[in-house]
Amino acid sequence: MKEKVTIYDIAKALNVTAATVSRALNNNPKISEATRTLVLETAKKMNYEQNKFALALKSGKSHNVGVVVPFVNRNFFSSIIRGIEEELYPKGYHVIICQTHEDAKKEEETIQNLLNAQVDGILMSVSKHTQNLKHFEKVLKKNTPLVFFDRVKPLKGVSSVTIDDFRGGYEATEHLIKSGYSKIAHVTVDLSLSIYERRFEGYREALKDYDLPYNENYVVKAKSDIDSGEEAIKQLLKLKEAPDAVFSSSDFAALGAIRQLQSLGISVPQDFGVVGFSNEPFTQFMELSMSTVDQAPVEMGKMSAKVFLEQIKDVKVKVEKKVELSPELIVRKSSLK
Amino acid sequence: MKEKVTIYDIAKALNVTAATVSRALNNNPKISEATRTLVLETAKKMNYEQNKFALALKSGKSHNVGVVVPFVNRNFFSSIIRGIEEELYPKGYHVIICQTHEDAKKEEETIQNLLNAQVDGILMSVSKHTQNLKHFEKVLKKNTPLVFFDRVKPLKGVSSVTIDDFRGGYEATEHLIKSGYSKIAHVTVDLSLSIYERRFEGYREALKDYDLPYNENYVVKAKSDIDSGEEAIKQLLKLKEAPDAVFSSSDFAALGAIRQLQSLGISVPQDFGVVGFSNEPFTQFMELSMSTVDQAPVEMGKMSAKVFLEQIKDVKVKVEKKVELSPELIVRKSSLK
DNA sequence: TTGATGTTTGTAATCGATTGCACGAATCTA
DNA sequence: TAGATTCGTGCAATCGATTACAAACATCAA
Repeated sequence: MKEKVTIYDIAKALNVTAATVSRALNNNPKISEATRTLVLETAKKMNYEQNKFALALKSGKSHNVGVVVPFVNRNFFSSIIRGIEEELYPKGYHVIICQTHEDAKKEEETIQNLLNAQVDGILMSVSKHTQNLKHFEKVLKKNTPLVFFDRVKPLKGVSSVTIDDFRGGYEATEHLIKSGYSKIAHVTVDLSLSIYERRFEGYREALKDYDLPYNENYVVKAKSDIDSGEEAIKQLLKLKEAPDAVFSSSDFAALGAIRQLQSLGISVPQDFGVVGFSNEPFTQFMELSMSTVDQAPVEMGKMSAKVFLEQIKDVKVKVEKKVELSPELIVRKSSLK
Repeated sequence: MKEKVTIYDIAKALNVTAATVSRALNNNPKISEATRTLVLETAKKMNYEQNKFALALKSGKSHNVGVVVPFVNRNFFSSIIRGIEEELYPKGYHVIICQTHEDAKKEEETIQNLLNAQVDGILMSVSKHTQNLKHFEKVLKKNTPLVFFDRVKPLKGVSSVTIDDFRGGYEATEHLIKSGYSKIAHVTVDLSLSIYERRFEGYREALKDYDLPYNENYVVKAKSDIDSGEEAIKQLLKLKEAPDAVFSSSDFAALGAIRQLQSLGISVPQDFGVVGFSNEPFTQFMELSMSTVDQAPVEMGKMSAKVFLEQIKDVKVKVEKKVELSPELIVRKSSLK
């Protein structure tokens, strides 16, 4: 029925040029008030809608940003996405979602794809297995703003938004100490990711500050899932001097730990304290609610978006901004003797 | 450093026309094999990348689809998004995410916005408060494929992907009956949304099929949260003849119910059976794991994407496809006497 | 040799919006 | 009143890729 209305149609209807219409629509100061209002009125009357493709072609800007995460249906990441969307939508940007499935190759491919789609920026959390950083350099070479959130890689010219994982690890451990536990173990995940390493460092620092010995055997590497947490606890309990508490860098592993402890008749938190990390929704829904560290993911998403918006402002000034948000220790039942 | 390479640059380098280059790149059959390979090689050598904006302007297709949900960080929706992304990404489509916050106005605005952005299709779940359907008609008038998932509105020309909520409600109730409960209540959410109404109908049908009386007082309206579930159970227990089981259309309300029951010393599942709906992740992580109905959200997302792809294929044939997936009853501890 | 057919490439318009430059008219200054 | 400014608008190029149509050339049959 209705064909698309262009500025040429409006121009024809008013006996002016498309240029005039364009200027009127863009509030160009060198247009008379009279024609401006006239154009605006007829534009409304004719149901004019700006063709974004033409604009994009001319300006080179798509008003889209790419967001790359391992999986979108992980609470942490979907909450970050929520924050990004809420911050960027009012500014006229759309958020394009991509998943890497923790696959380095897919990550490279995705980045290339987003560059092809000429997004105005890329916000992302790197995959676990990303080693090669060439694809990021492509992004920088194209002058496309790049912002890492949570999982970062050291790279000049890239801004990042993280939480203070060191402090998170420190506070979790400190809380266990103050709660009366003294032989505190640590379940870590993947030390090649800096977030887990920093949590580990926080753990060690807390031990040191409270004059507790650091015991290498108390540190177990696991995956971020329940089974792996169960295994980790089994291993820890086999030690001659078994620990009486654990700070886990993963909520899922912590859950596995709790389950295993309970099935062995060890009562949590009386005989064994547990603190997780991430504040996954399930941690508060358990009967024995789990203490954990909240990462403020929505806030992190919003902050990432803000950093992107700043970078977009002055393209010449390449600011490399490093924002570090504060984690929040959430004390629940699993660590309260 | 590197300016953008266009087909004109390639053309100049080879002393041919941009038209020839374009045809070669697009595998147009009316080009000689020799020049085709030549063009492809130099294109690679010069690092040519197609400008999607120009293509979009010419073709009117953006290769973007809009996905609109109430919130992205709700497991059900983020899993659907995951499915959509996984299905569409290999086909060269990008997924644009928008949230409505369950706000009808924001939904209208968002739809308009996506149309402006000239997405090739819109996949969505309507907000709770959507009554007016005008904005959807705009979409149809523009011939943009529209696919509803889960929460649908009756609208000619719109495809939909849902699960068989009736069957879900039926099976949940039937399971409670077969487990030995006989006075089964129902906590519903918002009967203006068809999904909840159908679950309610399934509940009634199961009662009828098993010759159990339908008691109006056994049906309580709640919101989809814990507090509301607690309230609902309190109300039910006040009845002269209190129920001994409940099928809740919401996992969250079911959790509230369980908590309230336990705090009153009523043991689940011995004295009271509970079945939820949605298979939220936390339901399996509780010590007293919750029986629930799985909605296969990732599958739903993939199916929605497939329906969209079919619609895109022949634009002339306006197929209105209604796909109904099967829910899966998941029996856990909360309903096993 | 002629004309028909087929293959390959070029020409130029098109998709809409933006913008530097130029031109005419109106206003101001001296 | 002549000349300088200012203001509003039009002209035309531009952003890259696609494609209908035309043109050039080669090939083949009669």
